[in-house]
Amino acid sequence: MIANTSTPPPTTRVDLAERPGETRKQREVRVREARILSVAREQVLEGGYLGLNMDRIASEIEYSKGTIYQHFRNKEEILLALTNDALDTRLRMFEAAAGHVAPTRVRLATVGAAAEAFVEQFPYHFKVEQIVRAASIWEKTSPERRRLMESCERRCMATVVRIVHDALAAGELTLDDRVQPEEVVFGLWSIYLGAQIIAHTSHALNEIGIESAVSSLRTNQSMMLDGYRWAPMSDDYDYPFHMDRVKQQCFRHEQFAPR
Amino acid sequence: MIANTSTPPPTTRVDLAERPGETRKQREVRVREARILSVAREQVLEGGYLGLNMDRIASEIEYSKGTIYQHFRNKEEILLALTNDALDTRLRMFEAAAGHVAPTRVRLATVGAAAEAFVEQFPYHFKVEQIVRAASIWEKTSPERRRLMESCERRCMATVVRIVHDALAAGELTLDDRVQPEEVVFGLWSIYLGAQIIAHTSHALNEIGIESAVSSLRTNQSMMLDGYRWAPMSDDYDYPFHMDRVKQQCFRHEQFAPR
DNA sequence: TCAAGACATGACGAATAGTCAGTTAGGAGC
DNA sequence: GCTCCTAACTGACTATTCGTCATGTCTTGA
Repeated sequence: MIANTSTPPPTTRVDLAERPGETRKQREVRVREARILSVAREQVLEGGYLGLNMDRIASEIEYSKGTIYQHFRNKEEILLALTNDALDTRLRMFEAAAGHVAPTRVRLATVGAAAEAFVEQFPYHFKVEQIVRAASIWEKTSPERRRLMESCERRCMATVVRIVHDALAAGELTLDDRVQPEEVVFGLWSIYLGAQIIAHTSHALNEIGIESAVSSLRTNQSMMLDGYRWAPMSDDYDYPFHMDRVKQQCFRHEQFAPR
Repeated sequence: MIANTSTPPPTTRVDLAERPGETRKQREVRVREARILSVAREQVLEGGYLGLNMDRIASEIEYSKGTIYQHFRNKEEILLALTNDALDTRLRMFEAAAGHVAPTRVRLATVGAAAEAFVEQFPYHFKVEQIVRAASIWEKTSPERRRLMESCERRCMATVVRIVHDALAAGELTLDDRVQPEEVVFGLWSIYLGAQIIAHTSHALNEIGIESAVSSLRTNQSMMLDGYRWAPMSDDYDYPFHMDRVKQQCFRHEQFAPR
């Protein structure tokens, strides 16, 4: 961030439209930051962490390297900014999904559809998130950005936890005393994350015997919720059909794209 | 690999014990390779991909850098060798687990215990695997090592697929026509991988509301298998107790350590 | 003992992250 | 329209580190 232009906290959601009461300078800064991230995202998508090259970013946005370092303290900050964009995008998709009026398990399936749509529409987001999780880049980044990321993660979790609570209240789900609502969400999170990572990183998935990772994921997730006896059970409701429809109707457009 | 000493294919399982019919030279090479990997593993554990430093490896094993490059074509090959060790270790643990004589779902729980023991005993293995999955290092590595890795993954999968087939044969599990045995394994793999990644990379897990990731993972995995109606159901068998016992009795010692 | 090949060495080239002294541009004051 | 001033921009430079290769050293067999 430029030090003396009193920018808002480092969210990287940058709106390119004019903003009232903003100097030309401030707008330039905002737009340039967006361009840096846009170029960076492409590079990461192509070549991962090593593909992200400060000199190349500089030449592509036609500013000098020093200018980039006025926006981001180092390479890792750029990665974390990209990750924050990703998490923010997903959070908005989840919140839109969770707001649908339907039985709790159907709402949950809608969130599942959002999760599917997220990786399909924004594969670079997913990839960046993986890189940040694996590489030891946390130490080099600013606490503000880290906190932003954690808060995003917590809110994402909370969105789903709320559905579990609603299900308990509605009597559509009953939990053993020893099992917390958060643990159910942990299970869903695990299975989605794991399946998507395998699908993206395991070479020759169909050699292993998996034709469609998405459909397998749906089956397994359904089996888990059936195990919890969350009504309506998968025999009584066509969740795959619902998910396909929701994905087409609500998550089709790029309305959730970060910029 | 040293080019002209006709070493076996590049498995990195190096046994330090004397081998019959081996020249002193060959043994030196073998031992040195093991030391390189051992030092490398520590560095990766400390600082991830960026923590792995060829010069530092050289100084620590007290050989020159050029010598390291006679063993491994580049940095990525070292990482992949470490990953192969990891996968190999896990495979041996899985095969030991799957061989136990018990009802199929209990055998599966034993494999689950092996998976838990693996990450607990060899956290560096797990970390290295994550790094290799996330970073784009595949292009730089030799096809032999990649094939070795894929074969390890396939055999790991096959070990569990076999249990599903046995369950079907024994009538302890019935699958819908549209669901393949491999898909069940994909579900288990997903949930374990996802949960372990979250547990290792999500800062402040208990802030999110998860006290014990292991116990939550067990619950969710059990719910999934209950959803499949794989007998004996979790109400009729104390799987957590079994897993704890197996972990203590069979996977306690470092008998599966790679070297 | 010596020749020849195998192996080890570390200085070097190349790539790239991050810095900073110097330059530029644009707004304020007159 | 001129001058001054400062924020912002620039790119040459340093530091780090991967990977190479010409050179040196050791081993082996005759």
